[in-house]
Order: sequence, then C-alpha cells, then structure tokens
Amino acid sequence: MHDHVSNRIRAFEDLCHRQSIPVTVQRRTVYEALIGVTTHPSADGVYELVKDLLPGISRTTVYRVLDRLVEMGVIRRLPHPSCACRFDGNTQRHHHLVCRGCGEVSDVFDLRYDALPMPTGRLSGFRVEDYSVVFTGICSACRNRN
Amino acid sequence: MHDHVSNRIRAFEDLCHRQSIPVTVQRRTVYEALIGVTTHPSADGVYELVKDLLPGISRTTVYRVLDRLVEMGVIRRLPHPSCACRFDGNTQRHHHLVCRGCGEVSDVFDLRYDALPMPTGRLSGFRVEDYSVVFTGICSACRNRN
DNA sequence: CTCCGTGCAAAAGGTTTGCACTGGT
DNA sequence: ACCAGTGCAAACCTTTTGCACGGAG
Repeated sequence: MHDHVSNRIRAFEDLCHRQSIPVTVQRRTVYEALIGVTTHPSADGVYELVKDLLPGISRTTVYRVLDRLVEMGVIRRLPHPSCACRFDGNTQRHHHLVCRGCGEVSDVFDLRYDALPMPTGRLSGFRVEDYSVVFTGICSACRNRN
Repeated sequence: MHDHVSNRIRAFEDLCHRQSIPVTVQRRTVYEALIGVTTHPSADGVYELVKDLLPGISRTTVYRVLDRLVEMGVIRRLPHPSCACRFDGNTQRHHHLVCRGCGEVSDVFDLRYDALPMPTGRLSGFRVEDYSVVFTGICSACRNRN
C-alpha cells in the first residue's frame, strides 16, 4: 500500500476517535476505496468498488457510510448535472449559490466570474463548452434553524 | 405579458421551426413557466408550475419536454450537489470537467481557479463556505461517437 | 455491557418505457 | 395524412426507513 494512502487511513481513524465515531471495517473500506480512485463514482459505483473487498456489504450501508463520511468532511459530494436535478431557464452565463441545508439555489450575477481562463493541459481532448461556478454554503434560514 | 418574455417565446418558436421541432402547447407552456421563475425548480417543481396552466398535462410529458428543451439549448440542467450524485475522495480544492455525453467527470487542478473572489452583494445572509468550478463540454470519445 | 452500526426487506421517490391515441405540420 | 408528441400505467432504479442482530468502544 502506498504511504500516502496509509497516512490518510491513519488520519481518518484518528479523526473518528476524536469525534467518537466507531471505526468499522465498512467505513474504512469505503473510505479507502474512494481515495483510491479518481473516477468520482456514484453511490452505486462505490458499492461496486467495495462489494468484492467486503462480500456481504449491503447497499444500505454504503449509502449510510457515504453520508457519514461527507458529514465528517473526509469526502465530498459533487455537483453533477446529469442527475435528479434542477433546471434553469436562464442560459446567460451566471453562477449559483447552493445551500447545503435546504438545497435552495440562487443566482449569482458577477462579471468577475464570467471570463475565467479556460483550463489547460491534461484535458485528453475534452472540449470545454461552458462552465459555471457553484458556491456552497448555508443560507440564513438554515443557519438560524440550528 | 412582458415584452422580453414574448420575445423569448417567439425566438423559441422560431428555433423550433428551424429545427423542424413541432411547437406544442406543452412545450411552449413549460418553456414559458421556466423563464418566468428564478427558483431553479426540479422536474417535479416544473410540473407543479404548469399543471394549473395546463390541466391534464402528465409528469411524463414534463420530463420529456425538459429533456427536449435542454437538447435544444434553451434551458439548462444545473449541477446540484444534493441529488443522485457523485463522490470524491479528494477534499483538496480542485475543479471538474463533466462530459455532457457520457457524464464522466474528471479532475482539473489549476491554481488559477483556486483563489476566486467571494461573491458580494444580494446574498441575503448566505454564508459561502466553499466553491468549485464545473466545466461542461464533450470528451473526445463522445465527440468521435457522433 | 451498552449503544451504534449493519443487513435485510420493504417502502418511498423520482424517472423511464410501452402502447394506443391525439395533435402539429 | 403522416409522423412525432402526449397521456396513462407499469416498470425501473436509486435512496430511505424499520427492525432485529452483531460488533466496536
């Protein structure tokens, strides 16, 4: 196993202890699988990754573990435009605020984000057609609710 | 009706004609509903918007019309992190390329996007915690496939 | 030992598909 | 008149929930 991987596993376990979160095989395995790939799998994709390493693990557990890892901040949920998603009738370039509490989306019109340089290098033939900046955070209603 | 709305409707109908896509009441109504709101509704939210204007319209049709409008390029699908989504084991700041053909996600590490200014104004108490840039386009495999 | 995490099964939610009918061109 | 679009119902797929058992602290 690569050093940086085992370092991250160790850091993960430390974090669990500090937060009094039991370290289970399932959690360690899901975490390790996820840091070992750069394919940004869906929940089901993660299940596919771990089901061979941990025969008998259930999808339910994978979903719960993923939620937990996101909550702990050791993995991230990615915005992905293909999924159960939102629609926008405004096709001018603009950007979005997304509240991690309620999921509400609001628009950001700010010229400073409208002329970002195009990404360069290692794009393997990917042709960029558009982009948008997604700001995540918490809205005032959700902040007050807690 | 506001002028810019009726202008957009007219432009929409022109585009349909140019692309030989029949203009149906359902398509016009969904499009008009979507350009009339800034709430970024989900598919079901769009259904809620139009079902009073067009009693009897089915959810199925709303889904199909939305797909069609996205295809035509007159509305957009928004990346939204709460939905059937992808996970990323890398919590360092980085950005993503998403192919609109196959949905594959790849990473972009580019320091030029790592220190964007925070959005200002009209945030209504929203506290920004993080952001990422999502580049959309088409990968070489999908481009060659067509 | 206690409590939280897990597995299973079932429910829920959202989206897609097959088929007959309707409506736009 | 023709073909694409629509409505309905059912299928499908992903995610969530309830409950009993088992393993981590």
